[in-house]
Amino acid sequence: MALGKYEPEKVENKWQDIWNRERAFEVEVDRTRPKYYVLEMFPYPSGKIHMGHVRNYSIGDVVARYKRMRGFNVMHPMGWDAFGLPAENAAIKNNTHPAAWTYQNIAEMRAQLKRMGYSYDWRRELATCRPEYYRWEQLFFLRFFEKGLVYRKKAPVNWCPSCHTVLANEQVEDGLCWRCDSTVEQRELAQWFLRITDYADELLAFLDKMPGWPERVLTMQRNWIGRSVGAHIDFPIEGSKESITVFTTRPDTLYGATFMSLAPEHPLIETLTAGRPEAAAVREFATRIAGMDRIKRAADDLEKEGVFTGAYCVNPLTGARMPIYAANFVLMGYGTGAVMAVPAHDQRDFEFATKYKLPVKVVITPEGETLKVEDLTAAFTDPGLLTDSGPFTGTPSEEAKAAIIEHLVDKGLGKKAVNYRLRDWNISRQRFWGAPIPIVYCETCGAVPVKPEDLPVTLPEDAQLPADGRSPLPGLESFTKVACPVCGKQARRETDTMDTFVESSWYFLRYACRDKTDGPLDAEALAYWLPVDQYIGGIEHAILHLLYSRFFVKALRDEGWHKLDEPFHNLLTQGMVLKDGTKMSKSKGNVVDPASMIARFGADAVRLFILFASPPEKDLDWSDAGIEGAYRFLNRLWRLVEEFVSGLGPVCAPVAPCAEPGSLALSAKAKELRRKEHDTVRRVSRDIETSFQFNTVIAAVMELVNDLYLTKDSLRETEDGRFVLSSALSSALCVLSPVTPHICEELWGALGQAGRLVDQPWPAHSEAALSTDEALVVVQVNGKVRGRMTAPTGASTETLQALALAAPNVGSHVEGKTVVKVIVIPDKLVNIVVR
RNA sequence: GCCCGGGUGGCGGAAUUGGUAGACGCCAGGGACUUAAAAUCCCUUGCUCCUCGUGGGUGUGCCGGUUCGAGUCCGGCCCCGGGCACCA
Repeated sequence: MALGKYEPEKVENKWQDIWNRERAFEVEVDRTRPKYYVLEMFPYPSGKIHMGHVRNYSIGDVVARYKRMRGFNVMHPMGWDAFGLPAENAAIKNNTHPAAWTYQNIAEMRAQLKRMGYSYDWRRELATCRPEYYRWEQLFFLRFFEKGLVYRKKAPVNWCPSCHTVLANEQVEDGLCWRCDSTVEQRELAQWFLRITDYADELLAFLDKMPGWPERVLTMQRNWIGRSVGAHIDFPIEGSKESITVFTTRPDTLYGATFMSLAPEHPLIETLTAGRPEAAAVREFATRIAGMDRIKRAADDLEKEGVFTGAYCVNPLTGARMPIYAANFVLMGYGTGAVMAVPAHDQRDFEFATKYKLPVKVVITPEGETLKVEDLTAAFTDPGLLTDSGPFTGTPSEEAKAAIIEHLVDKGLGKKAVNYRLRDWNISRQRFWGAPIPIVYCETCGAVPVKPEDLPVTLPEDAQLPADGRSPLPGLESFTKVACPVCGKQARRETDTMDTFVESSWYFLRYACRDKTDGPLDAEALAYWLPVDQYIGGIEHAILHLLYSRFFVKALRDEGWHKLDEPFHNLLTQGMVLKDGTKMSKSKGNVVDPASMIARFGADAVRLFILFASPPEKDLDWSDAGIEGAYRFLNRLWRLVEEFVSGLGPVCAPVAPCAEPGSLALSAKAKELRRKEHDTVRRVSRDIETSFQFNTVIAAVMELVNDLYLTKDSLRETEDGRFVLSSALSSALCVLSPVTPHICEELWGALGQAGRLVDQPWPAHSEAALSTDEALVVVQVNGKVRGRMTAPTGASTETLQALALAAPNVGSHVEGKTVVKVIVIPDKLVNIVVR
């Protein structure tokens, strides 16, 4: 049989058709088999797939195909994160509807993914913009509303003037919109929030039980949640019944609090200054600071600045009068927006006190030292012993924290408190192309939830999008005019839609429930398939998507939808695909289009290169020479099989991977190739299993192929040689098949092997086949390599020592010196130490 | 500033528990085949010195340490990437 020329497109189309026809990757719940859920982050359907997708999905596909061969019931789904702003912009530009643009892109990208030969169960495909999907999200919203997990409040929110919408805190990076890099403004708006902070403790605690996630991501989530333990302490305001509550992590320094700093936005500022001569200056200051943009206000070189309000409060323990300041460095969004200032032990307070000549009082000293106020050049922030602190003087500061809180509790002046950096998740978006929030505003009944039986609230399909980018929904009477679900009077529908991160917070659950049409989730299917065993995606979602999803899963669990605590057991964050050392971008003109590479070299070569060039976690620099090398290797493999089947065909029946030779006696050369074959299987299995190091997996197979080239001409002469050649070739195809499935499947068939390669079990190497009669032993003198020798495997220390001393080139380094000692590592190394 | 990663040939990258540094690929050079070229197959390839060998020296960011032996372990630096950052 002649194979002819390697034509990737032909081979790849053929096998994709066959897998499709034979439903090779469609799976169902099967409790008799262990399951494995491999998931890659689903793409936004922007038009075409890019190299980042190719990398992400190729990694996932190797895992899926490998686990399949290992006997797992593998679920490997794909879908579309289909709501989002680009669809609106494109619709405006092309005078079409976002849905039309989105569905067209999905069709194009689906075809591209199919062209890559990924082993998806396409029946599970979903698009989040379909009412069949988002209707369930609206149902979740109603349940959360009922429970109080979603609420509406007027709050200062992040506004992107270019996207015409608000953003969650997680979506603001350095004061800029994560999507368009515009400077984010602060606006006061009524918005819907999800109480993610209710889960802050659990979200944090579970991070310690997630060894399958990269440490980096865990750290980023810990930082983002930002739990700190301290106290709320009340400071009575002089001449008022009210008091100011502060949050502090340093209750031990309370005796040193000498003034009070409030955020310029603090609600008490107005009342404190009312009728005072300072009022005008304070208002002017507060307005100026509040009006500053985020970046400027957060800059590290921003000078501390403040104004005296004219009012005083009282230190609850010392009774000292503390002037109340409005200060630019105090944030309304953290703690209570009020800070007890302890200038001796907080650097910011120290700088502020120095600038405004406020009193400084030392209350903590390093052990065995005294600290004088006049000697301080910076705040002393380390732990130490309390001084000048009434009954607590002499107590170690760490102990004093609890003791002082206890004291405050007794007197009703404060309590222990935990504070988080994490804020509730603002999910309202003033956009059109998103899931409508199922709420109706009635003049008499207020914000009323839509009745569950009236779901879904669907997006109008005939909406014309205004050219200025604003949502058309508020102006669409057909959408907004609705009867109040409670009183029936005319009311107005909510026109905000949900953040698209809500859709991506549960899509991985829905994949497992594709048959469920009368509800969002099928608890039994979830119990079998979830959690996701291996999740793969970009590090850019370390906080956003990965934190929201964790929260959403917990919230759904507590609503009784399933019993899962965490959605993603193992997480792999793959690196970026670069070109010439930088991110690919249209403006730099360095974009490599996967489609053109597939057309030139085929999907297998693209998969091979992208997996070979770098380990998955690292960034990968696209190289045109590299992909040619990958293509060259596939041709080399092809020709090897071609030569094998045309030259040895009649005399050599196909042999299974890692076949046992039985009574067949193997020559030394045949044994050597067999050893290489088994070692390759061993290395490939280990590298996939322990670390997904596909680059070394491929290198190992390349080595085996190189060896096959070097030995084939002599081994083909004998029966044992042909046997070993056939086995080795089968093994090579078998273990390479998750990486380049099409060519391997074709060559497997060409060898005359029965069945589909895709259904083969993963080969198992035999330890016996790895053993050798002779070992290469390195001879060192004083740690430097001076020679190499072969010695019988298992040779004794004495034998190796003698052989080493007699080895060529060793004598001259030992001659005239005293051998002090000899270190022998059996079968490996002899180190002769001389003086 | 704090917290994570990471520094290995011309390049991408390998190196189980400390045991031959540079696997595999790219690039480059040489040979075979060919009328020729392409393709292919084979070989060489860290740097350096010489007497060209089974040779010597040197080499994994820098300095030091532990060890018979360090890319790997320890201490101290330098550089690069990422995250967080007036968070009270």
